[in-house]
Amino acid sequence: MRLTEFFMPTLKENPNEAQIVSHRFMLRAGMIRQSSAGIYSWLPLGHRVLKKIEQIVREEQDRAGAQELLMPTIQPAEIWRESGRYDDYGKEMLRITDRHDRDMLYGPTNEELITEIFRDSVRSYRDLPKMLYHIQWKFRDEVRPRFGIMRGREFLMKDCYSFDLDYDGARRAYNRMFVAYLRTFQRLGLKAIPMAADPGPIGGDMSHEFMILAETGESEVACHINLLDLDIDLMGLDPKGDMQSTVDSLTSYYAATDEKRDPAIEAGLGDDLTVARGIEVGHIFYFGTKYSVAMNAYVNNEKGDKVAIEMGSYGIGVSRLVGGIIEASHDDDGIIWPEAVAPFDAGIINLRSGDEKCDAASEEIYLKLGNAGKDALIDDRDQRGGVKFADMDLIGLPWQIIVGPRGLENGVVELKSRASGEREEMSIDAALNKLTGSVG
RNA sequence: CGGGGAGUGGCGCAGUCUGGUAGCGCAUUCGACUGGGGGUCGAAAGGUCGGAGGUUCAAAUCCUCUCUCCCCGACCA
Repeated sequence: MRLTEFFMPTLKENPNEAQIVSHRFMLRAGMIRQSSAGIYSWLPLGHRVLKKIEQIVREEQDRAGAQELLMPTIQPAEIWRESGRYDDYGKEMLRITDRHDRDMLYGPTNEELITEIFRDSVRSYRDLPKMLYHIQWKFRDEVRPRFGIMRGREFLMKDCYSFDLDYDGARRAYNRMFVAYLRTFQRLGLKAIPMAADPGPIGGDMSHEFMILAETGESEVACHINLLDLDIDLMGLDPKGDMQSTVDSLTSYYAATDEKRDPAIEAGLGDDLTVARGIEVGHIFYFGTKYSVAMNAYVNNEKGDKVAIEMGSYGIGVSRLVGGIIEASHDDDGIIWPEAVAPFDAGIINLRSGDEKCDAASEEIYLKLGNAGKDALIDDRDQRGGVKFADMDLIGLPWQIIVGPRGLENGVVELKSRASGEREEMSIDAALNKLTGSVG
């Protein structure tokens, strides 16, 4: 992509409404624009990141054995009356009336809808287990949206639902998602810590929130320091296994969100305790037969008995992750994208657009990177170096290739790592080689 | 929903107390010079001062109502 053609309206100054880092950088880098409180448009740069995160989440869901479907954003009130949540949900639910005066709503979550779909089609234990997920926009009419995309009213979420015949099956599904989440966050370049969360009315130990630690986190969390550097080989695990030992080893350490913290345990941990602020990026929980009973979702088991389906739900805040990653990875100059989610693999800074040699060298690098399957953004604007450096640092691409007349005289360009700030002079071929793993 | 703050060119702000017909920086357009970390000079374009009503010879400025946004708290993926 050429910057002269790309729609990326960057801002030099901090917009007044943005207080936290991720919000400021997302606005300044031209990733998003606010439409109204808690509702945003995703501009091309932000949209690229969102899609990359979404794709990684999707791949790990598929790998865990879940199947993707897509449910609508608008739901009928009817099914929510059936589950009893229509009145419970309160003002956070955006209620709509259609032209026939039928009560509708913009879905804040999808338990009712998925349960309806499932119960209407499944009668036998032979159809279980199943895991179904979708990645869809949700709406919760928060009283006070804040932190930009991190706590908007409209947000993109992956939610998965598991259907099992019995508790053991539900536990297996839970474990699989538990591990899938760890893998997902690992691939996103994040350290997400699973923490015991409030399981709600069902009780038990099957409710975890996945938190990334950042100063701007919304709540205070605590965990054993070993969890901070735990290195488990998730990639080698059999995705179809029960994973109980992996989950056990991870949950053996103390880790608790705000409402689950235990002062007695924490006192006993002494120096092994870390207290920090956390951003919730995922939440998994088992809720048993809460919805299946309320909404009449039963199957016949092998003996012909009618049993309520055991369910669990598993959410990842996809749009929130964009902000979360920035909170966890930035410096004073801007964003520092992990390679897996960066909107482009590399940025090429042509320090003298219009200069024959600089243009030729920049174009060569751009084309060869493209041929090697690398997505590059080339700054071909007629701007001064300082402007280009600042914008490139702001948008945080992992690598910068700096092409200037001074270097070209000696046959070199500079390769800069955004994360470390290190710059190295080398030939064009060497730079290409380093970025693509083969000689351009 | 309680408490606080703010709406003035695209962005950041001054002007409001003490009414006199709108200004600064950045960005934008054109020209020239410049060229390795947000340049210089010259010219230009762009605002019914959130909206409605009122007071007044005269309102960004005073009064009333209203909308929106931000921050703290309660609440939440």
